[in-house]
Amino acid sequence: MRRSSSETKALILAAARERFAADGYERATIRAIAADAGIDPAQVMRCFGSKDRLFAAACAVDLHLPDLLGTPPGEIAAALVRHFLERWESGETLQILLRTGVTNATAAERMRAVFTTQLVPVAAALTGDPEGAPVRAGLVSTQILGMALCRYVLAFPPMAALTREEVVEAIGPAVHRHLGIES
Amino acid sequence: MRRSSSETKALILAAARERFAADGYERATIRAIAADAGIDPAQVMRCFGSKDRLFAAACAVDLHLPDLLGTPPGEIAAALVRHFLERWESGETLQILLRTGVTNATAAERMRAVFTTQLVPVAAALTGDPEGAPVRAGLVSTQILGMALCRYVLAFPPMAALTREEVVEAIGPAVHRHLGIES
DNA sequence: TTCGTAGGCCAACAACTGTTGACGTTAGAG
DNA sequence: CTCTAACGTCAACAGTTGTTGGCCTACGAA
Repeated sequence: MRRSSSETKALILAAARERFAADGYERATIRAIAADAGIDPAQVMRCFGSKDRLFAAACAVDLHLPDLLGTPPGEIAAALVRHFLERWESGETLQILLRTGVTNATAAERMRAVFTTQLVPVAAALTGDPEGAPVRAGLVSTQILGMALCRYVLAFPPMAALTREEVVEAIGPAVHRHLGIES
Repeated sequence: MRRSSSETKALILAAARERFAADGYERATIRAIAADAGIDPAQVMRCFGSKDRLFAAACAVDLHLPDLLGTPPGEIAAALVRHFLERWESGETLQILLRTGVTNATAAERMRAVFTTQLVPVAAALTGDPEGAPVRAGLVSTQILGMALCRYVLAFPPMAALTREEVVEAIGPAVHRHLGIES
């Protein structure tokens, strides 16, 4: 059987994302990823060059933050939390960064980049306070990443048991306050 | 040179805590830990049996939560945040769990145990609401662990740049609200 | 002193890792 | 058809890992 190069790459990338998200960088071996994709380990090397480069490709993350400028100020925080919960539960893209960013320097750098280029600008636009935006975006991150950590990664029972809307009600006000939107 | 068995164990344990906290479970090799302690790798095995058992020993964590029952209700949250910041910056004991708990099942289980046995009871005592205590303690964890993650592990620049008291001011109100203390 | 117990060190094992090179094999261009 | 370039597979490499057994040596009991 024969595939196009891009097809193979996509196949490998999907398996890699799953493995990296589930096991972290070190325990996700190239052999395991290749086995999941039904492909020879050597093929992975030919397509991506090295494990580092494969990982860098698997780390490409877009938060897909919705346009919240039209949202009523009082509902922005809830919408934000809801968006992240959906993104988190729908796929493993976000889980990669959290699982690997804690021990892998490349992933940590990538997370800082996502924060700076995707989250800070949104906070600046929403608050109309460019100067305070980095801190506000950072505080929002602490609350949202903290919830993801406790709920999905560490699986603290009380947090894992909450429904999605209960989570929105629980941390929405904190996020709202961190954003500091004038109403 | 000759040491008592307990002295050697303590020496190894200190080096192991440092390595596990800095590198996570997989990248902290027994050889590296032994080298840090100035001891032969085989000695580590003789003292602790296996890497898993050494790790389990290194994971023993006591939050040393202060007695907050006498504290005015309005200052409890700030005192709690301040306590965790101090614990975090003073040593590597807490960093072990966060760095390893994300990829290592044993460490994650340990974190859940610490949460259940040390944090939930305090929340129950402070709020006088035994039924809602697990959720309240969980919400507090999301905010405090989230801050630790962004500030110390991922090193988001805006969060790492804050002074300790600025952090207390920033997330204290959120923690206060999560605790839900009647005042 | 003599001797046994226990700490310390060395060398080696088997398993696994990322990575490489050589050798089929197949599709499409000429 | 023929030929070539790219995909796919196999086997092996060098390095690292946790782990083990044997040997040496120092200390305390006899």
